[in-house]
Amino acid sequence: MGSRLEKTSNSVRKRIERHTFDDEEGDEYGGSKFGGFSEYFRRKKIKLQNRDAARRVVSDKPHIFKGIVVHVNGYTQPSLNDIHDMVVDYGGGFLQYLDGKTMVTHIVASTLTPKKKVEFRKYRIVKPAWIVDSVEAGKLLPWENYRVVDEGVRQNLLGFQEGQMVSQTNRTQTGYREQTDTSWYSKQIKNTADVVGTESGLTSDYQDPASDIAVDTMFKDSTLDVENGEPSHARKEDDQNQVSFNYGSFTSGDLPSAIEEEITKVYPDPQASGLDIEQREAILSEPSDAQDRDEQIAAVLPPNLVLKDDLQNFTGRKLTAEEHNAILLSDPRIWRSSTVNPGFLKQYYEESRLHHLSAWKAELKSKLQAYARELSASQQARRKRIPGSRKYIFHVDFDSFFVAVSLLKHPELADKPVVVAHGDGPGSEIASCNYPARAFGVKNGTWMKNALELCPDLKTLPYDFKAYENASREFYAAIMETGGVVQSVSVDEALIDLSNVCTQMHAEAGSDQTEGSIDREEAKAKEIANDLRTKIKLRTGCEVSIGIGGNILQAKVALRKAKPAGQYLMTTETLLDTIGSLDVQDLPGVAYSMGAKLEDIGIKLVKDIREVSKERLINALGPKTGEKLWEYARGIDKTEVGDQVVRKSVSAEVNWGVRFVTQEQADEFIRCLCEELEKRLCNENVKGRQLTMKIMRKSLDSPLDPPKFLGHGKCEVFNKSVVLGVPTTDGKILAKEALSILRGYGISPGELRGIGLQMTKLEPIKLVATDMIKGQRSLQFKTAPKPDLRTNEDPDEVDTPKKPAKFVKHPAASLAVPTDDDSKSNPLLNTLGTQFVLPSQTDPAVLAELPEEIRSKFAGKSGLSKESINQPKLKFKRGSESPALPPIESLVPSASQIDPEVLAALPEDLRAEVLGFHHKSPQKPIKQAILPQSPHIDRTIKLPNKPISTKTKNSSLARVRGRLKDSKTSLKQANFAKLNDTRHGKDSESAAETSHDEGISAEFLAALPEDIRQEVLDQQRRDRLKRKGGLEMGANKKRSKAQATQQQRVIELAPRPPKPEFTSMKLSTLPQLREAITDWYHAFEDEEPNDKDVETLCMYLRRVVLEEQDMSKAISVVRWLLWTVDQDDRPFEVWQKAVEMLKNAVQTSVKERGVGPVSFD
DNA sequence: ATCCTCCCCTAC
DNA sequence: TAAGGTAGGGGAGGAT
Ligand SMILES: Nc1ccn([C@H]2C[C@H](O)[C@@H](COP(=O)(O)OP(=O)(O)OP(=O)(O)O)O2)c(=O)n1
Ligand SMILES: [Mg+2]
Repeated sequence: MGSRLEKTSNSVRKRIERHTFDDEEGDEYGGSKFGGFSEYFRRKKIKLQNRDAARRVVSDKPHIFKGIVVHVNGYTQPSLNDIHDMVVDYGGGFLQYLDGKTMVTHIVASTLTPKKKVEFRKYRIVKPAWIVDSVEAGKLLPWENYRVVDEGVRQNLLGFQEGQMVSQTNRTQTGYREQTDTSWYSKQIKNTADVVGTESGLTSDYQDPASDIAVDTMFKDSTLDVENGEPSHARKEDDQNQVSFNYGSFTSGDLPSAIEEEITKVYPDPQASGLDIEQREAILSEPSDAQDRDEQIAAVLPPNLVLKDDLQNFTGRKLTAEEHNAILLSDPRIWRSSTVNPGFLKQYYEESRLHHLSAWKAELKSKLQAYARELSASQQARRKRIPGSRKYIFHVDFDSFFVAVSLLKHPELADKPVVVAHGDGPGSEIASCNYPARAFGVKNGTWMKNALELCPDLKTLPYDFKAYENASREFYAAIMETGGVVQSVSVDEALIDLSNVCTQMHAEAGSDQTEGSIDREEAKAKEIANDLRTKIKLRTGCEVSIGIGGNILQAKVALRKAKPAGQYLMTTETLLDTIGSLDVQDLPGVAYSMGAKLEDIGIKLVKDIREVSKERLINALGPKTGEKLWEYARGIDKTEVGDQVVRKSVSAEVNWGVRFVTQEQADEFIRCLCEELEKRLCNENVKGRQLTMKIMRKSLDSPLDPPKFLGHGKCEVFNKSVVLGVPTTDGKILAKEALSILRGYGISPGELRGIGLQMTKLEPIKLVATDMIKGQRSLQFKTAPKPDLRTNEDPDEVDTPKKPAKFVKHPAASLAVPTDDDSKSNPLLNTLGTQFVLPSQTDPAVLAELPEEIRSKFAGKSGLSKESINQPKLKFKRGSESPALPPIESLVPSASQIDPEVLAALPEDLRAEVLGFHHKSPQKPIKQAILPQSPHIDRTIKLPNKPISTKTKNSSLARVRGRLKDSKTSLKQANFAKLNDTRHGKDSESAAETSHDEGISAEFLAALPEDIRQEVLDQQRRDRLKRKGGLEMGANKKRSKAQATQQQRVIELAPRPPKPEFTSMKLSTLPQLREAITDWYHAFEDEEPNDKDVETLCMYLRRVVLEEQDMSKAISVVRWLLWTVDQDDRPFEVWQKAVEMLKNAVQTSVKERGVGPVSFD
């Protein structure tokens, strides 16, 4: 460290941090929720610092970074781009994403957060100054001097993180999920409680958990202990949390079995831990009967153990997530609000504003599109515009919609700061705030706590969804009456293309397109707008504003100026100035993340975009985005109002109120969600062929009670998709798949925080002829029949698959758990119980023999010779066979050692392939294509649904290599087409003809200032050339020199020698297995196996356990692994930990089958 | 090149 | 207390 630059950056960073927490980053919406806290950081830093310091050297540099591959994490002092340039210029490699495979030699990060610590623990994490200083020194400086140690979050971690394994957290660059709560809500905490904030980096002098625990404490205080009148409980628990943090998610796995047994006593039977449906309903229907209810609820908790500390004292440890939830849910009000309530979904969706918004939007879209379709069917081609004529697009939008409507019933508050929210509690989200409230800085989406700080006098009104619907109905009715082409944007917002109406009067007036005609058109437009506003105001009592422009973008920008309660017509004269002085984030599609990227390249205002070449934009943002922004900056937007689009997905998700005690509760909830999804599919008249499940699991370092009441808090998100053999709507089938997926992750039910299900690859359902009615002129909030049913002949019998057979055919079936109740196991053991997802019926006698058997086997070949250690690494052939890939979420030290995201990404096909199933025929009856699945077993025996390509089994290495090769995908300069091309060779008039429906109109071009116009024309010419040239020249030739160099370098970068792939090993016998692992393991030489490697091993082990059902082999492997740890003098911490976890997992799995604990000693 | 999958991001 | 949903655009990387 110590470079000037770095010092600067430090101080800058600190300033930023201080700044951050003191004031801005005002609301959840922009600041954390969607943008992500790190984005915020990044842009702040970048702003203040000089890219200049990291000025890029262009000429031929020494390859000082040869062999180095860096990944930049979070927002860094020299920006990501600059670091990238430097590294690449000086011969290093750059990896855009970290995917758990180790290609990266170093991670560059300025700031660290707790979260990713685990994830990056085995990387070398260095400060950006390492790069900068090395470049300045002209040689590679020792990275050790640049460890991210003295700043950022956890120094003390380094104490036990020696060698090359520096374990830290960085800010990830993306994803609100991670950042949302961490960043965001620690800030909240700091403000409300006398607790030190987390992310400021100031944090605890201890380690991550400490600060999180502080957070935990606070919320416990508010949600539990305060109510209990036992504030001390939380403290105790927190302390314990702190102590035990490092064991993260393996909790019970780490427990001595004695304790586990104790726990088992506490929860003798998971069934007993939850109320059955009837009980719940009883509670629901008779909330007043406290006596009954309490009795029933008592069933949730062990007798005499109602308080948290009781349970803690009893068990002598911190509570599990399940226990925590059990206590939480023992409050009937909370129980009712959470997902364990059978009536949850209905209630939730009734109250969720975001759900309403989405539902309304979909409905409106559907109706309007149906209407448009009908219209164009009857009177064809009426939408043709006169070539070269001006366009008039209206963007109409209610002012503070929810508040405005809700205020109708509280007119006395109209000029006070008012918001609409569910309540006044700190975590209540403000759906809408009126303009007086905005004056205080309140925004839509702000949490109440923050809003109240900004404006203590804030008045809160309740939602009135029905009224919003009615207002919207009137709104759209009025809009339809304008006679324009209408496109719904949302319930309170629509686009109208009134070009025809506005220009039509030319004919009548008998004039052509002269100066005067423009005035008349604009006058007409203003008049229409005025009428429309008046009409809507009359009909709804609420104000709308209208922006008018020559395209959608302009209309939107105009709308900004129009608000509130006004209208604004954007003229070509004012356009560029107006739009140019906007912040980039005011452009549609640009929010926090894009804004940060733009700031990276020095762009803050829209006009700044004009200073940057399109190539640079495309380079930084991607082809589409780059081009779009380039155009936006010049007022160009080719999108047309009223384009027809086909729905591509149907989904349902819930990320609030998700709290489970038992697996069965979670399963039941998922079944409900599947039912809901089925309804939605049917409403849309579609079937889906692919199901994607989204699972949010509490982050390991996040408190059991997040800041928001029943919110999801900071989470890990897993997505997994399954392609079904046959499209379906059947909720039962979906449930089966979903449960299967969930089970595969082995997530402890108490840690679930969100569940989502999405169907894609939609196909229309054959419609009965009578269903094809539509086209009411007035838009009712009532579902319209489905659009196009383009064929789908089909034997429809596959449609609704019969109930699955009760039996399973796969060999493994005999091992399956007989019932469909997979909550038989103790909930507290669930984490582990699902790890290996073993049938519980395995012959105990056999298992009992295991230890000995192992011993003998193991004894036979015990140990490794040094020779074998030094053996040349095996090259495992890729593509021969893939291992089973059951998610091993809980098997592994979870996030701490294995990147769950990677797991989530593993295609299920692989698993099937390994099992030896090969896809037969996709059109197989579903009964065969999708086996009935009992919760525990079926997952591993499911038939593949589609052909499995060998490509799928790409190895981690292949992926990394491919990525390097591919990186910088070229400027696939646009397929946008002919319009620009054609236009140019011709005179503007004919050009306009060809471009009337998509391109930049000649009229518009002509109106641009000369310099801008020239620029547009030049760019079009360049695009054209590029496209043409692309066919003849290599892609590189089209690139700027710097870019070409970059790419070249990246391509040239030689990846480290490949590691053998454990995944492709065949190991039917124990010696083979051991040997394979040996080779694999020792291929690492001085480098510790990384998460991915360990994961691979875990998967293999799982396979042994799950599929081969060979516990003895598994145990043997574990014993051997332990031995390697013992023998190996290399300080492989990750490895050690992983082995430890594996041991626990195997142990649990064995025990789960009724066999006593296994000794590995 | 072009496709597909798996995300992230954005909007309301 | 509180109701943090949902669809589509598009980028990165890999397969074809
Ligand atoms: N984070 C958000 C954003 C919006 N909405 C809802 C409430 C808003 O009233 C409605 C319309 O959103 P707008 O973006 O149009 O915001 P408003 O209409 O409230 O204000 P304005 O349009 O005047 O900016 O959508 C919400 O629930 N949550
Ligand atoms: Mg509005």
